Amino acid sequence: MNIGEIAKRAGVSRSTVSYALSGKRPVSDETREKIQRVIDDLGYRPNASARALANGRTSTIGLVFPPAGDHYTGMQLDFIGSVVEAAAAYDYDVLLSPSGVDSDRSFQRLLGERRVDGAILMEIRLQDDRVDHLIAENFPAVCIGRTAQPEGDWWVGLDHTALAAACVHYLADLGHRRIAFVNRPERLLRAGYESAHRGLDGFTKAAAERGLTARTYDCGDDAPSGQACVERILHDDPDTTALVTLNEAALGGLYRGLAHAGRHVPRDFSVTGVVAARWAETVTPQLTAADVPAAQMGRLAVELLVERLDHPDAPPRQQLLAPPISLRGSTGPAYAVGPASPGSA
Amino acid sequence: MNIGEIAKRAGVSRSTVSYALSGKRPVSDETREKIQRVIDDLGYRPNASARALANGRTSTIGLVFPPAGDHYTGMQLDFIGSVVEAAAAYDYDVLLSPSGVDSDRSFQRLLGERRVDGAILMEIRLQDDRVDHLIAENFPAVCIGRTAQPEGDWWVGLDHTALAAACVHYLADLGHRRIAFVNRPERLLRAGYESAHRGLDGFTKAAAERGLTARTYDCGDDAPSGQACVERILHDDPDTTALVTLNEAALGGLYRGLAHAGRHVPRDFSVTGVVAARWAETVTPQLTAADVPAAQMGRLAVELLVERLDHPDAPPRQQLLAPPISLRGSTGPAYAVGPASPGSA
DNA sequence: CCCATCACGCGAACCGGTTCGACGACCGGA
DNA sequence: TCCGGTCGTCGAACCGGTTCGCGTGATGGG
Repeated sequence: MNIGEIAKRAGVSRSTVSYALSGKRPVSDETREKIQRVIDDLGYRPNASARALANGRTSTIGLVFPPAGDHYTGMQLDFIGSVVEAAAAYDYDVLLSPSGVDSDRSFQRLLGERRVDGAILMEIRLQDDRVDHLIAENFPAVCIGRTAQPEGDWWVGLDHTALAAACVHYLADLGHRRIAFVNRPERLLRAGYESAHRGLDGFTKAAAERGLTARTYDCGDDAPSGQACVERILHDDPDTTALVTLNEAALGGLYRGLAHAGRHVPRDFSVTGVVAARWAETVTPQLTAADVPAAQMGRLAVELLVERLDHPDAPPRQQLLAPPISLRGSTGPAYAVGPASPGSA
Repeated sequence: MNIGEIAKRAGVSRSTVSYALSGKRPVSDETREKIQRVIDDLGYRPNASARALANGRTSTIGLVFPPAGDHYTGMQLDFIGSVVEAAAAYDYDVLLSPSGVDSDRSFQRLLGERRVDGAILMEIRLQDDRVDHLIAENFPAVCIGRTAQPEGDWWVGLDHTALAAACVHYLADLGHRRIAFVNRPERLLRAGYESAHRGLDGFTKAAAERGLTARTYDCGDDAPSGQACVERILHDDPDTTALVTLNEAALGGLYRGLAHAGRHVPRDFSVTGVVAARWAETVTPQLTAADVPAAQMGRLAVELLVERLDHPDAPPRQQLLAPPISLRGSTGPAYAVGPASPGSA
């Protein structure tokens, strides 16, 4: 069922069939209809590999996701879903590539073997050899997140620094003086994950600026780790009255840890952070948080990539998002707790 | 940077390079090393489209996911992740296809245009035209889930009937007499989703068998819907003492609804169901549930598909899983509550 | 009436691999 | 010395599209 077969049955040449389909050259109404009838009869569809070979475009974009491998967070699901849908709207397929265990290998598959026209990278690190590599090759790619030197690159990112700082200021305004930061796992921090680093920076600086007592913690991407993390926090400083987190997978565990410690949210303890709305709403009380607009970011990334593919020489474009904090029920004014606090301020 | 270039620089013919790479015909050590050196120098990788065109295999499998479009649940993420990783182990890439808005179109893209060698389907319906279509075409596919007549097909599935029944029996053994079932959204039920239907069946039959008073509810795939659903349940029958759910996205909302109604889990009210462990652990108290082994199912689906691809005439294989109920903290013995109960039994 | 123009369609080359048949060199045995 | 068989390599055809240059018949203006 190839184009030659169609041509034969329609009594025309292969090239005429091709032109009738692509419209790149005029074809008389009569022949076009004749061809179309044959195509409809046989249910013909042009072979994607042959087309890709001939015109050098695969109509596929690669989605390179976490070197994390073991654990996926809900945010990533939203990214994937929105990227796939946005890509479909532009007639692109999405090829998933785990840069997991053997990141080079799958990278070579995507780029070296020309399986994709362009790529979207998730889970960016401040120093990211994947990004360096792509820039060096001038390969059309868009990052979800940005490296330490993001100037000349294409990306859509979240201003984690500002968002974490906003959370701190919000808590400080409520009167909290002793707060904690619950970050992603140490492994990711060591690897240089940008959200973990920029969030930590924003938190630390804002806390210093407001003269708060602040501690920072790493926490595994799961509920039990979150619970354990709260135990550490309250052990290290029982007077802590609030926490900020980027770790949505640990959120349920954080709440459980607080409940077990007898801290009522938000009466005794406030929780906030940077989390996708869907997940902020699963906990009780619902989390006051800067909502990660994951779906929007995925869509934007595709739009940028399509622009880059259509205009290979276009100047780099970026989108830095900083969603506002959505007020829900997990934060409240700080009250003096325990014997140590009255003396402060 | 194509095979001809390599051949020229190594001073051999294109076919010799091809054989040196594939090993399908003997090549002298000397020539092979010479070729390999050139390849390493230039960083050559064979073009995937050309190769696919020539040998008819794309080394790509399609992952067809939900017509749900708007909402993704955590389970799906686990499926996707495990499928991608398992596929990578067999040297397959994964092409994501949203059978969302326009299921036919993307289906045609995958199969008609020969973008993939085989496919894995998620979110199966009891009557599923996608599956019928694939079977009719004898296209190599494996379903995660099964249709109403699954005999001759390839699939890995979860025994939702048995699992939902096991939850009912477990609750009945604890003394619960009035229970509710929280299903997926009505839209999915109407569409014929197998998990929703088989789960509902198992629940209903087991409840009848045990002589329980049982009500069933549809519930949106999000926390607010879960909360509203609990309100409906307690409004319809305030003496309800337990619920069974398949709806992991609503889980957090179910807990919130119970908390707002003043029901303490598990003292006043037991909750159980069929939910992936990761999500069962995010709520407090952690959910006693049959853990959906999503990662295992994804892996199995890939293994079955690879077998089917390697042996086109192999007889269909299936895997029906029925994980045991993991005891956590969300269930307990039933006590007489409210004025209406004492008369029962 | 003749030639320039145009619309339409054809054939061939090409994209970059794989694979098959053939061929020359070299070997050992008769 | 000649012959048969292996081993290693080559050239050509093929996979199924796209695209370029050209030919042809119809059309119309001078």
